[in-house]
Amino acid sequence: MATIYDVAKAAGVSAKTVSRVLNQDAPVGRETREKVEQAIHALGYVPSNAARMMRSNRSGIVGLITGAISQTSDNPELTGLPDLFIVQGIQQVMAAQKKTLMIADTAGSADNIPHLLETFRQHRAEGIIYVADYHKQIELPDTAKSLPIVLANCFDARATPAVLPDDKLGQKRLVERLIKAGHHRIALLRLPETFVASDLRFQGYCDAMSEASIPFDPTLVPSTLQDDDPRQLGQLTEALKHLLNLEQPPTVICCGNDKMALRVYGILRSMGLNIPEDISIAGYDNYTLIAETLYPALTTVELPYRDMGRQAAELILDMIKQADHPNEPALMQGDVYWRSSVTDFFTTNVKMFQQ
Amino acid sequence: MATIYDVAKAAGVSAKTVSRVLNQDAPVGRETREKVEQAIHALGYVPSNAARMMRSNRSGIVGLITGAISQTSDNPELTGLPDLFIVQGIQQVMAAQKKTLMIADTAGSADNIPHLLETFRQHRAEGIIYVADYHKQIELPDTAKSLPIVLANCFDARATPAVLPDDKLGQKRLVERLIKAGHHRIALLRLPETFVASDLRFQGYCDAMSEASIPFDPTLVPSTLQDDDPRQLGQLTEALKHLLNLEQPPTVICCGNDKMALRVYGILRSMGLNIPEDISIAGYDNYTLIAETLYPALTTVELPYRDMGRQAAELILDMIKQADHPNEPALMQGDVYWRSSVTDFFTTNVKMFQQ
DNA sequence: TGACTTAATGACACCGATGTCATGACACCG
DNA sequence: CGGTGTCATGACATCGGTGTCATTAAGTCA
Repeated sequence: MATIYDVAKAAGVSAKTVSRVLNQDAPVGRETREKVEQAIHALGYVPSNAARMMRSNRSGIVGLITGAISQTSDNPELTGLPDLFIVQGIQQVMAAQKKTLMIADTAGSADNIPHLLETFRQHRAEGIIYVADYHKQIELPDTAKSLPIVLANCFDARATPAVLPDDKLGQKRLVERLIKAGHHRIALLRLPETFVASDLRFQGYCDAMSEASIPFDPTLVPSTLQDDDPRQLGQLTEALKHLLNLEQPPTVICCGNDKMALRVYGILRSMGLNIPEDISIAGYDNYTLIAETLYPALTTVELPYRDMGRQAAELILDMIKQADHPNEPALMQGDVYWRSSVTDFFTTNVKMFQQ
Repeated sequence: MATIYDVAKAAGVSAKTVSRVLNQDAPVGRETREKVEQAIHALGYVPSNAARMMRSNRSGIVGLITGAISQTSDNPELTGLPDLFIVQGIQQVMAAQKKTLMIADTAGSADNIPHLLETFRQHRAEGIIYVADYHKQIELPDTAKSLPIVLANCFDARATPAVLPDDKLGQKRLVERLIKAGHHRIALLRLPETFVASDLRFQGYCDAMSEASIPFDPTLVPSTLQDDDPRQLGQLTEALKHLLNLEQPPTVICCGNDKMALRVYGILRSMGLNIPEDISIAGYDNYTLIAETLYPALTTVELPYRDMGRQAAELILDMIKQADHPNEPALMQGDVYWRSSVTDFFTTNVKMFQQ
């Protein structure tokens, strides 16, 4: 590999002059510049990041810890990898800022984190972003405190700067939209209680209902499911039967996430029910592979992963520049995606007149 | 940040001795070693990778180029991100070999690749793996030739070492298994012809049929679909109607991938058909989020992404060690996952007797 | 017991960039 | 015409490790 000295010799100038051409930090004569540029091109010279870094003590590297890549069967409930959109958002910002992103993976075990942090320190990473696979509380090892760090899709007890999805607001907006479409009997199939999002979304549901002056009916919110996969199909079937047999059954069922909605589609159809003619279904996550491919397409709420990634990236860059950091987690809003799995009574009526 | 000299001073030894303790490349007295280790711990010293790399000229970095992270709507047909499992496989091998993986993303545009290569060169990456989002032919810029490079899930015209899924064998095995389960009228809904896998799988289908002495019936393989999303639903419906209205309709339909199978579930059910009682469905990819969540669960063929990643990683490490490289792409086999979306006539009969 | 190996350690140069400072050639200004 | 400022360039030290070589003390063998 050619060095700056090789280039200097080939161009008949000093190394420092080559450096100046590369960094454009001091005037260089036109003729000289051209000679140097030719030599660089001829030798295929690329400056060594290592040598640069040594001198400047600035690595331009931001570390990213994730379980996303290796997340497999850790929690079968949510194995969808959509959280990689967070990484995408981060990547976008980093590329724009000419930072290098070094991605390390926990390989499914949090025990690896100290080792990953060690590697980042060796590379003199300037900051670290930790990305969780779903909204949860975590606890980082003490070793993590020496570097600026931002949590994405998770939070800890020490108020480490974090970027989170606004699950409460998202569910609230969805329910508001459902109400606006003429629904009053709105069921909610909650995620298992072990998920932080479960309670937040329940609160959002309650808020929307109470603001619309619809009294809370606990029979519309069956007890939460276990996160045990094989049993859940049976539990789901039970819960659905319960809802359908109510004296006033719901006109729409909000599912804990899109995957659950996919299951619900299957079960309801095996019962001979049509969606949305017999009952409407809504999901959560806007996991497009499911939501857009399902037939009919699924109304759902977006988890604003890309925005969260961008926000986390900007946050860590700020923290690197100035040791300043916010105390409150940033809550990111997701839009409601209205698709054909939910009947809009008003629109439907209009159509009836038209036909 | 503490340096090796700080540690040396604190321990009252020379820097070189500290280096020896770190690398264990020469004997160090027990007492001295302990002093040094204490000093390292007390100062929180972490050696600088940059300085190390400079001296040794070996970065330990392997570059990974992917569109996986930012792959969004480039090709809506296949937006599933499951190719990230390839990255996972690579990561596993690299972590075991203490190599650092530097992931860069094309952000959806191949134009960025030269720039990414430049960055890798700056970091003195020892080799590069290019991961494609689905089995396809690509063409790398000439700049790429100076470094060992391995293609995963793609190939080029220059016989660059590559690791590919064995689509032909996979489809063949699936069809063989279907035949073994008593199916003779086997339909195939091909992927759009623009996909390499479309033709390979068709060949696998033909091979299995001919080896079982079942004559090829072109009416069972409707013309391939366009990859234009909105129209496809209509095309799929057409194709399905065509198949169902045949004099001898198929007993099972092989879909181009699991996503197509998900669509087919929806369409067939809206026609009032039950799976698998009225007709069996098989997919391809073993995209578990769909295959295992669908009701009934989907019989499909695995795309051996993790294995491909591991293979690609081992290949690049070999190439880094010795400039040796294979000429033929490595074809990775995927297993058939037999689930309840396909009737096994023999098993079913047994059950009938049992009941 | 002298020659020779091995353990344990340090001094010093070097990897490849860049910051600092010095130098020479002009141009401009009063 | 001498002083001052800008342009263009190079010499040299430096960042933080490690390879090479030298040195001393202790142990081994013939």
